[in-house]
Amino acid sequence: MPEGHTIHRAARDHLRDLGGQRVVVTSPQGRFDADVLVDASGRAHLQHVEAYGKHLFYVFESERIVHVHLGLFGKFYRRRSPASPPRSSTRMRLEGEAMTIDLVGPTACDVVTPEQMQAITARLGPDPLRADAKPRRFYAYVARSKTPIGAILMDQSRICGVGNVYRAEVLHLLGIHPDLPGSSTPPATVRAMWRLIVGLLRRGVEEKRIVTTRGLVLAKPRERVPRSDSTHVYRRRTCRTCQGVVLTYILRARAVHYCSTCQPLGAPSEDADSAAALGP
DNA sequence: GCGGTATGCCTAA
DNA sequence: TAGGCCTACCGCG
Repeated sequence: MPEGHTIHRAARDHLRDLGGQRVVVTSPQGRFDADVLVDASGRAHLQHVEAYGKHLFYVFESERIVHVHLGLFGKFYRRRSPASPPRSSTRMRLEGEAMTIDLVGPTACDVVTPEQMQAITARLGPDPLRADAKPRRFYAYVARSKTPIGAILMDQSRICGVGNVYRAEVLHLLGIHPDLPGSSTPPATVRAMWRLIVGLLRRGVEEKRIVTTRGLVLAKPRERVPRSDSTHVYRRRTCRTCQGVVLTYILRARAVHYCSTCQPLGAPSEDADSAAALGP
């Protein structure tokens, strides 16, 4: 489920698994040129792994960086080393001492320079999962934009890491219609929205999946929230909150799901206390 | 085996 | 705005 939480979790896991090691880098599928990276033994020294929104960066020595974007279909598979042979669609395999990471189906998997990495992150809005995020950039844009808030949340240059599932769920939890213009969204609500996104994404990182229900209390270890119960409106026929009909329409080429009862069109009240209370 | 579908995003018009 | 691209899975015949 590649929204921002997936990428940050991968960064954490892969750094732990492979950081500081001389990793064997290959492309079983052949569509990634690992030769640029590795020495004569087929290895490269992995120094750091960093996530920024939905982008992942593997920083190797000599300033060589592998940039990965999962797109819609990309997936990581984590296995103990020595791992069984990779499936033929494996774009990149990173083989460490104890763990092996396989990457399948990404939109992007390329070697970039530090300058190119900088150019990629410069295009992105603040990332709610990063300590260095500056939400004021997001607040300021929303306040002056007539763009529907439902479209702003999907615009990676305004806030990065939020995808279609979190978009639908965040708007639902705040009782906001996706078509509400940014500038009509009360500033206190926008700040509550940021806090809510931070909480939901962090929870997603911990649970390795998107769960926006159960009062946002972290599920106990091994406790699985059933898939049908993990969201309020996203890809549901009825609203989990009020049992009303969930409506779907296409906004900027992506399907939005919302509850017409819980999320009426019109600015919510200035009082953001109720919204803020939703924050974890 | 085929078609539809999905958590994304880029490009051409 | 439409189309293309990346892959796995599921339901259907």
